[in-house]
Amino acid sequence: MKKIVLVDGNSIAYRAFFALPLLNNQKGEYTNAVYGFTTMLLKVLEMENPTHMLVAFDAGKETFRHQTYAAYKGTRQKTPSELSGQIPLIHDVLKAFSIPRYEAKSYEADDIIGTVARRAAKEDYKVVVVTGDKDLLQLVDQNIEVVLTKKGMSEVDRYDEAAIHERYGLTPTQIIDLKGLMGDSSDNIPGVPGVGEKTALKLLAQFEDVETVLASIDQVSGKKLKERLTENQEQARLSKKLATIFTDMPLEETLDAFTYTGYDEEQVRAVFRELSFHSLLERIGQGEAPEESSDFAPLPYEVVKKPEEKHFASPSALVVEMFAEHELQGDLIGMGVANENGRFFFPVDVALSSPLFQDFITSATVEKWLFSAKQSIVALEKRGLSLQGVTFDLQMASYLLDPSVSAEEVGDVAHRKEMKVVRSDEAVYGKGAKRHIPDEDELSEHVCRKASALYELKPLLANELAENKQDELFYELEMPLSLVLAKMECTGIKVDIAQLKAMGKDLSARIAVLEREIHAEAGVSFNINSPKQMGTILFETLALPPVKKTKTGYSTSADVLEKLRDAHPIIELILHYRQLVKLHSTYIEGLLKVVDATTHKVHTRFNQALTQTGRLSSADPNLQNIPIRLEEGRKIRKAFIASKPGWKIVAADYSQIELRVLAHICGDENMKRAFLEDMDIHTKTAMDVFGVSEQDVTSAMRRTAKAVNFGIVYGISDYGLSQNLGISRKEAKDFIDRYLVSYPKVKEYMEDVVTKARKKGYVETLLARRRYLPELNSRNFNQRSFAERTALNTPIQGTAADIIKMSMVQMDKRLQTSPLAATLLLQVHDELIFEVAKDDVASLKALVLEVMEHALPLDVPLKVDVSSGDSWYDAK
DNA sequence: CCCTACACGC
DNA sequence: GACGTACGTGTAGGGA
Repeated sequence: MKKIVLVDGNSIAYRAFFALPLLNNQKGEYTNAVYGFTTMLLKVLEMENPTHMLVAFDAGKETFRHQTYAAYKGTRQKTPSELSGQIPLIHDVLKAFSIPRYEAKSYEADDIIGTVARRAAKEDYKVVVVTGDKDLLQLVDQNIEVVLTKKGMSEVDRYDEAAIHERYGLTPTQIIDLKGLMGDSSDNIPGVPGVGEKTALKLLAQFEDVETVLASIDQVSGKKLKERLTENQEQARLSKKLATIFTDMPLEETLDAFTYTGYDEEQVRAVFRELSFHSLLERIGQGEAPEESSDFAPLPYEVVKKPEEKHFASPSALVVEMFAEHELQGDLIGMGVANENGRFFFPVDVALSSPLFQDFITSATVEKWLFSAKQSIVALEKRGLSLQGVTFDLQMASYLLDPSVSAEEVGDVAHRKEMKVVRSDEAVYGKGAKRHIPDEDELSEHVCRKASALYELKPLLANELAENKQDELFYELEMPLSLVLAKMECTGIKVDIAQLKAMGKDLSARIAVLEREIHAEAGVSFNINSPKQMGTILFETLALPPVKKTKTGYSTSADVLEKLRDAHPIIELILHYRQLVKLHSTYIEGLLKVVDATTHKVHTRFNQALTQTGRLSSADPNLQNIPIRLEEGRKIRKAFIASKPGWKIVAADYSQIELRVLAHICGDENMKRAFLEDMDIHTKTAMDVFGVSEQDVTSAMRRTAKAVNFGIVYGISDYGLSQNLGISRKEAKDFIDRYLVSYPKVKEYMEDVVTKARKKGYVETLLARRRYLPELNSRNFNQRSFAERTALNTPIQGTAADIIKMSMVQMDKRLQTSPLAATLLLQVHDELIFEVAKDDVASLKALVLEVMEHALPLDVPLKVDVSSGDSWYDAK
């Protein structure tokens, strides 16, 4: 049986555009409509398995309908440019799928579809029309079905004659009469004024079609309706005519011209790659994976047995290949170098035993370009080699150019630049249980391809940094910082294992007691760590009132439990249990797992190219979330001690750095004055928001004010604030409004920054760190609101990150040239942790204050609190 | 092996 | 008026 699928191109594109958020591909072109269109296409191909296929588009503006009725589609808004720009991309997709498209001057897509549908039906084809436009339902007959997309694009409704009758009580041809009576505002078809869908359906149920209705006006019930029908007879006839799809347009092609025999996977994959449709690439199957080396042009390289001068030209791209997730644990498995003389692979033993190679690594004057320099520095340091002369880090460059695209390996950057020369690590090494080191041929080629890509990509990204005016950020801040972080990671921080174990023992005992008590209260034994089981116990067995649901069941989160505190004694016990279990599993057991057994140190890894705001992150272990708020947890900090006898821990933290940055950026006089006079900012905010004097600020007011300040800094919404304070959203909004009245320039800044960001596409910090916010133009309220809050928040949080990073670089420099016996150990967003010889504590404190408070001069002073003690806990 | 829920910090 | 609401990392449970 022959089956033809007819797609209403414009309608589907239009629907997709409004159903999906504005996506873009790597080139910054919008692709949401293309994406939606393509997923629809794939679905249709899969479901219908057609022998013939055609996608129809509207051509030009004028159609024969305009000659009948000049105002046809007169009220329709101009197609947004974000959509019209995508139409050619949709054409590209169709071309790749080898699907014919059709457009004809002065006819609409509807007419093309109508004409082809009727002709095919006559020849006994099965016809399926795919559209978002209900008008096309009029085409349905025994051989013709219409598939209508629903709002979200993920679902469709399928109409045959029976389905139309069920939905409207009409035959397909009566759909035209329906339009004639009720009109269609989107096409500016008038219909009969005062007649909507309800009335029109009633009339048609009684009188069949428009002509019969008009001929029987006297039988119509309702005086007003009679009048309207009488007055608008001609308009009803015209409307019906306009709504009638033309099924007899001249068409030279025979149906054979629309034969569809399937698509060429390679072509489709190529266009998907072009459009960055990664999920769709996976969906159509891997086929010949794009990154298989057979796809690439051959790349000459040499496996070096005897290193020579020519292998080490300056500059060189250097790849220190490791087989590990973490730089501190894994084995080196090879070295790759690319430079003007070619590409070279060095087996590890060749490299490490060669004085020439060692000189290359340690020479500060031989320029080296790397991907994630810190990782290589740490790995080589562990083998006693001090990597010097690193002038470019490709990963860092990629991150600064656009922090939202994660580049985990050279191949990711190469791929973005359409440079198809390097395979992904996963393709070479495999993943999970199958991960392995390949034979030397494959390994050496992979490493050389990485080095080669690195060598070629460096100038491209260096250029982009310069164009963005991000050179200084890159060369003066992030590059030097990566060396400081490498040092910090290698140094590590000493942990008192005995102390941790003692705390663990105590916790285990108390957890066991709580566990028994909870089971006793519940009346049954269950796994308290399972939210699912706990939900059943609390809200079914004990029949407590459920407060909130998650998508898998009842929520048992702390804020829910807080609300149930008085309802049952078990709640208190559970909250306490959760607190202790968290401490035990994450902070005692978790930490003990990663402590070096011989040095008793933990070596966190700072990720310098990850967060969207410019902050660092810390992992294995994460030392940026060690408890502090509750005393119970804070005691964990007692286990972090200086690594040498007689040394102390010094902690220096910026006080209110984000709000100070905000005061500087927006220039609000009231806020600036608060900092210039060194007031307690939360009290000051409470005074302003509540309109009271300093002595009348209650602790509740201060708490509220603090939450509002917190909200400003983290860019939370009125809803978020209401959750934080346990108040209504209206009250929260009220607080924010009063806040903005007190600090008018903050309000101005909020509006300004969003407008500017919408225009430029990104926001930036004082040091030109960028974050792109394409969602500012989203029609999805949530996405747009989120982007707006981000636009306001990122320059604040990002600038604060810039400042503390500058402090770190400067502190490192000062410590190198000073006689102080002190080392920088950690950074926790607004805080630096050092260890220092006892006698140097005072001098270090003075130096830290001087450096941190003047790291970047603002219109308000930066304030730093410093303290010291035997442990991190005591430095408070 | 991946997802979800939860909880810790800033 | 609804919409689901900072950024990270780590642990445990639970279903494939």
